[in-house]
Amino acid sequence: WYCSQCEAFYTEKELGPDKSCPVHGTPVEWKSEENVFFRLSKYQQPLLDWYKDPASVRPASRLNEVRSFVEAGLRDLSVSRANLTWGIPFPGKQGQTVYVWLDALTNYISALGFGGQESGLYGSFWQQGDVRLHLVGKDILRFHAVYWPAFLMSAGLPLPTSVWAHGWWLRDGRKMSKSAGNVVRPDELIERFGADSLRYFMLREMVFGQDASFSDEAFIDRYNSDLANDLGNTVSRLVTLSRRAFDGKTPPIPCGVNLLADASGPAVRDYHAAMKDFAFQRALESLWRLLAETNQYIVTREPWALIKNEGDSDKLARILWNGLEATRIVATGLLPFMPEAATRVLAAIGIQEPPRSLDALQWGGLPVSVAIPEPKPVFPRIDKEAYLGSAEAAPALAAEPKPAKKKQEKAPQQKAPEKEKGTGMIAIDRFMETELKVATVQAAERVPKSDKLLKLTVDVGEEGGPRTVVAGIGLAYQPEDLVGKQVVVVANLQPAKLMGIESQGMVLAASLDGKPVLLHPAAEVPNGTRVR
RNA sequence: CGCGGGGUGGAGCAGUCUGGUAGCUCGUUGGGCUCAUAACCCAAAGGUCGCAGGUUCAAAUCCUGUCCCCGCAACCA
Repeated sequence: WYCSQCEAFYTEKELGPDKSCPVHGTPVEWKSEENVFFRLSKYQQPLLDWYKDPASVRPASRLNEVRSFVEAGLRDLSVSRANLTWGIPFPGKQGQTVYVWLDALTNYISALGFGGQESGLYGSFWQQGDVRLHLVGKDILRFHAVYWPAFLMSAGLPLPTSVWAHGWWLRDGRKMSKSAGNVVRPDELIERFGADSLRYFMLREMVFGQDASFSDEAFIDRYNSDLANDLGNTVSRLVTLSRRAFDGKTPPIPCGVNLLADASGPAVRDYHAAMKDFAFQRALESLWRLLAETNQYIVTREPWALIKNEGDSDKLARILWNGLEATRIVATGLLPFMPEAATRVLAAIGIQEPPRSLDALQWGGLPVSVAIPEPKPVFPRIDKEAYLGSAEAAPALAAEPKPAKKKQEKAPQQKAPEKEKGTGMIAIDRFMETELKVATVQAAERVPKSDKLLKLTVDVGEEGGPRTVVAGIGLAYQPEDLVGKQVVVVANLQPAKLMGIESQGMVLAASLDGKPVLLHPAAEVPNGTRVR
């Protein structure tokens, strides 16, 4: 069955009532067209064999999902459309156009020059590459973990070494959507706090592979405690001490054997292991452990007391060098996460050129007696109260109705409809465009398989007879309680299909935290009475 | 039987695949320090790991059942 508006085919099961399009509600037509099919069914077993490699699809929960999809049986896949005017013509098939996923996925290798002029890229990155990794959102996993490997098998080409599906960012625990008005605008956060701050938050807060939740409060807390307090402040105190004791330079004596050097070994090991496992959260944790040990080290050694008592002694030099060196290792490990901020940290401790390789995580890289600039906060603290308190100051954060910092009680997603610019007022004639009328409910029933939709038959006093109105009030009202009641309906609303039923109007109700409370006239009036 | 995610100290979350002293961040309380961005350090309080059975020497983890929450399908017209 084909809907010309969707330009898509549907199976019998997907159709709405009376053979209508599930999207548009319009009649569909039976159309048969010749398409090219990919014999996906043939690759069921080979795919299942591939999934025996735990690295094939990750994380494991996604592998299970994909496996059970394949085990349920694979149907051959239509990979062309007839009579499409745009797209890539199917080679050798007159009138057929390649359908999206086949050519889209193939981009992974055709972009490397596969099948074209020898550029060498395909050979080195795919054919002989050690790693052929796809990082994809969980919503397009099936295409990458089922269809794409099957295509490759069919072509006799190497499969991906791994397909990694990551999760979604939720907003305050809910899915972001424009209509709910809870979208986070990254550009404004970036402008205010820098891209690196946001990068850090996202990689630190999310368990890679699972969904995670963004909230303003969490972002600010992370920023202040991790970036400002731990990282920025540690750099700041060490640089100040070193400048004071050694004439504006890094300490003159390096040190190979000490507490911090011992601590850096395991931290770097954990870091590497976590990175290999795409556990970015844990990689950052291990760096922060080293940072915490650095602060402990500073406190126990009391370098500020040494400055007072002994001046620039060797002991002092080693202590400060160690602290700075540990910081250097942390900053180096941060380069993949926060390229810009990590570079600034390195510059602050006397390293102008950030290293190109993680070999620099080895203990001992800090140069001695090089000039270091006066410290400026790399991450200035955010005044949380002020930031959350003023909606103006927080344009990036689709603000809660109240500047409530506590538990935002789940405000229903009702946002004020478009206001006129400025005052938010509309002229009377604008209101009069809406035809509100009193009507009596003659019949009411639940819409099958729907939680909250009720199908109402209402008499609006019209000659054409009663209308059908679908209302989303099924959670608050029982159908039998509505029959005989008078309600207010919007009579000149464009009809719409809901669950396959045409709704010819809208019943007015107050919306209290998402719960509807119907409006009734205070006294019985004739059906069709205008409300104004 | 539509599909999926989740329920772990006050808050937010790891840990569950591969069973073995329940961990992290924030917050709270008390103390310390003064180099540093009201920061940093030490200590403490706080958990029957949703519930009920089962397997096991041993269960947050494995099995069975059950309750609750949240997305999507598929909907406030």
